[in-house]
Amino acid sequence: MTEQQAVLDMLEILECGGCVEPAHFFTLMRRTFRIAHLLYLEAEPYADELKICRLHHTFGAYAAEIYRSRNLHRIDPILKLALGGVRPVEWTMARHRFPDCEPLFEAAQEIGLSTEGVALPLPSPAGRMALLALNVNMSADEWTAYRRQHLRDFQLAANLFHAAMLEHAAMPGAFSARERLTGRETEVLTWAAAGKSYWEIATILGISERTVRFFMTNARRKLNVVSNTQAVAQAVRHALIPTV
Amino acid sequence: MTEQQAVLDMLEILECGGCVEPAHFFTLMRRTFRIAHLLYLEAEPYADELKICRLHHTFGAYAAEIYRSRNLHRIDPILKLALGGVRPVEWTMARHRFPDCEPLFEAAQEIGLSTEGVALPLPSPAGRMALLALNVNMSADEWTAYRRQHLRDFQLAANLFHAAMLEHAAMPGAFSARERLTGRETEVLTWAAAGKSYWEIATILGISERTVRFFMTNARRKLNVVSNTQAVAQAVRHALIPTV
DNA sequence: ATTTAAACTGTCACTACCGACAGTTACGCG
DNA sequence: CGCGTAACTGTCGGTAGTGACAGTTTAAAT
Repeated sequence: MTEQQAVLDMLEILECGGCVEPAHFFTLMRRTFRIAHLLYLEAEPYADELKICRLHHTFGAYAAEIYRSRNLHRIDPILKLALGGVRPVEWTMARHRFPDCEPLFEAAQEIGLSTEGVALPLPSPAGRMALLALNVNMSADEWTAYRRQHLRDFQLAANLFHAAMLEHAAMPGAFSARERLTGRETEVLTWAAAGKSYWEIATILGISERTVRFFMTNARRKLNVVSNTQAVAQAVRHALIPTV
Repeated sequence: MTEQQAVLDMLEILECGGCVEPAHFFTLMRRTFRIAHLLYLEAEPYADELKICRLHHTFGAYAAEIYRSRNLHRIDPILKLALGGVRPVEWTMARHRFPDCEPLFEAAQEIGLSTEGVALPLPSPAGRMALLALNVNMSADEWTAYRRQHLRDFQLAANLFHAAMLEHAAMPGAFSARERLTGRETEVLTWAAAGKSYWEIATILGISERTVRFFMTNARRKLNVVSNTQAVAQAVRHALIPTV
């Protein structure tokens, strides 16, 4: 059971947060499993459109260009199913359920990619969605057996990597590099997000109302916003204040 | 590897959607793994409170009563960590990081429950959070080894069961069932989150300032909040308004 | 020992927000 | 047609938030 051991070791590395670079994670996954390609996508559903927040993959620039130029995202059933649900999405299953998506799989074969794989939906706090898609280079029967054995590993690995991505980039460049909020500023914002007035926050924190205003003003300045409402919106979006 | 086989079989059952009853799932889990008790909780972060949407567990009525009557939810670090993050939460880890939570673990020992276990956060679409907590009856060392081997199984099982729960019930008391925001209410909230005043929003939308207030008041009522700031915080958390 | 940052406070004047009063208009559905 | 729902508007009075004025204190880092 050397393979089993390798898998468990890898999962342990991930759980200890030892892997935040997508490239590193992809390498680790390809070394541990018989995976041909990986893709990690984080997006926000906006109306019926998708706003892509993060995208990392190993398919290469050529494949990406094909995908983009032919507007394959419009017909990609894997995107639709994985970002809209919470269950693993089997590529061939998606293919059969959506006859319109053939151009996608034709394009894959055209550039020599396998059409076997699975996509794992990864819901995030704050309504964002992500997915990790795994592409394998094996026969259908082989894949069925391999998948049965390793889906649990894929799922845990995907969850842990996703967690690392969320924690890591909770404060994307702009905020971490720019002025960070102090403890009090965060506290005051948190209570404001809970609907408390200055007077209430002052009472809760045991300080004067003026001081609450002081922290709030500093927070507004640091976040570069004009109102408490906007500040809280920003803070929630960037996970600067706790959800619960 | 009979145990391995049993695990894989169970996961397959779950993936085929063959288990939507919590009681059934719990039985299946306890038969397959060396798990003493399970708890599944689905909640919405609501202001500074938690609104519990669904709760199923095997701890029994007595334990539940103890938990409720002593207000242990206020100090439960597992709730806090699992509903606020995306990583598995080890019970002993949580215990060490939050010294205030001793009464919780004392109560557990008092009624003969083990204090070893793990809680798996399960984010759902639409900003809701859930968790599956697993309680085991083994020594710390035993648990460490067992956990290492089976965390991946727990995670996949939790995800699949959670998926079944989401697909199955029509969310009693959730946002979808509760009053939904209308188009204008969403628009007004969106602009408020962008820091616009009533007057500005009125100008942007080409309506009167009073009407903006009208929509905002309706939104506050529907979201059950007391200020625009809190409304925007909720809306962002629940992905009711688009991210800028 | 000086600098830096965080935490803290007071007052004035203005603007924005918010609840409660009481409506009108337009559209779809049974 | 009546019913429900979404969109829309006016006015009053009180409370909450915001900017600009001008500070003190404490603790850690250089």
